[in-house]
Amino acid sequence: MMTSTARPRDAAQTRTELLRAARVRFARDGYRSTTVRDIAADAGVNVALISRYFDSKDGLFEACLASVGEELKRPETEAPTLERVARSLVRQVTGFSSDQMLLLLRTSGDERADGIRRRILRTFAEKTASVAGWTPDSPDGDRLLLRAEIVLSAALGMTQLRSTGGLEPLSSATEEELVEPVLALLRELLR
Amino acid sequence: MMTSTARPRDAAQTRTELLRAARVRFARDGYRSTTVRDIAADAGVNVALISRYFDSKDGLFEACLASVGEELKRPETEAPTLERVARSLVRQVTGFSSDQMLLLLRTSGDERADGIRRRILRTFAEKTASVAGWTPDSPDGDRLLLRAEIVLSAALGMTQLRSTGGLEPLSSATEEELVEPVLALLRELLR
DNA sequence: CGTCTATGTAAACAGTTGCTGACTTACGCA
DNA sequence: TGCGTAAGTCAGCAACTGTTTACATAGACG
Repeated sequence: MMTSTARPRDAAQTRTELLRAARVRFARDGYRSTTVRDIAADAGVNVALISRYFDSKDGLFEACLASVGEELKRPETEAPTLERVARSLVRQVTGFSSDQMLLLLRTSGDERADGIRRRILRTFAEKTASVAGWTPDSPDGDRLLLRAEIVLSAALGMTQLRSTGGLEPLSSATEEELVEPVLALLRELLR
Repeated sequence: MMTSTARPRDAAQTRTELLRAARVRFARDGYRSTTVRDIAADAGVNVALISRYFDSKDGLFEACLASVGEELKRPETEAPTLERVARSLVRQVTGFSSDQMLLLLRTSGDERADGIRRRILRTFAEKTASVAGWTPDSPDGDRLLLRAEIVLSAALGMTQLRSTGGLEPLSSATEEELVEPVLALLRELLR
């Protein structure tokens, strides 16, 4: 007997489904705790297809990071102000796309994947620093960049503390409740 | 042939050695990536002794968290000021005891261990909030506690970003270089 | 319709992991 | 000195994990 909703064979769709399931698992449970069988089951797909489409578990992880990199690379539609950056950061922390944040903290031990991760973090930090006037060769640029990286640290830390849950009031705080203190933090560090 | 430095049999010493090795490994590599054989080798001890002294890998992890809890519970010798808290936080982030910070972000999936971890985080947050006048039943206490948890998030995030390395200038920043921005952060959020 | 290939499946393999049970050995004590 | 027990060793089991290999089949195309 076939399942009533047997998907037609579609390599692209299968690949996408695997990527989606992997991002969730890797973000939530980390690289080591996630098994390829978990991912395949979530995607409703046979395990062997991971090797076929991504070479290896490491390759799949790398693809996850790359996809995060793409999404984060989208250019801004509006001029970034402190308020907008704060709002955007808080959305990353609280939104369903907090997967992206968590993935940036995960490591597989693979050198290539870790290189990608570092590059994304660097870009993220530079983008954040730029609202305070940072440019690739501004004098005293390291001071601003350091502060931007501290802001990033806070965002990543908040995301992780929220994800493991149970630390109130942070874990249940809404977007609205977080914007105010985060904005205060940005004002202090990036002005 | 015996090794030239055969330690005399000493259960307490062996237990301590295992705990020390486990804290380093769990903090640096996470729970899942660490094998009991790794820990035993680091401690220069037979694997089976982990089961004997800590019941299981989970038991050992739990003991690691508990030991962190003990160390963090030591009462202050001086009245906590913003400056002292900043200095203390930065030392936790940069010092060799950054193990403690990282462990608070690690999870084994075990319910008991996770309960311990949560309790430590909560105590840490309350201690931080108290320098801003927070008490268990102060009016508007949640607002202060939330801000303290954001500070904690920043410290934890910084520790983790530094540990995976490669995000400059944060990764190579000295204690001195970090105190200034962290103090600024505290002033804004906890005053 | 027949065939050929991309897509998907199932089973198994080799390595790893946490844990255990039977064994040996050092050390305190009578 | 001899002995009992705590401390430590050793080999192996059973389950799990990433990956591969051989096989099945849907669907496009002549």
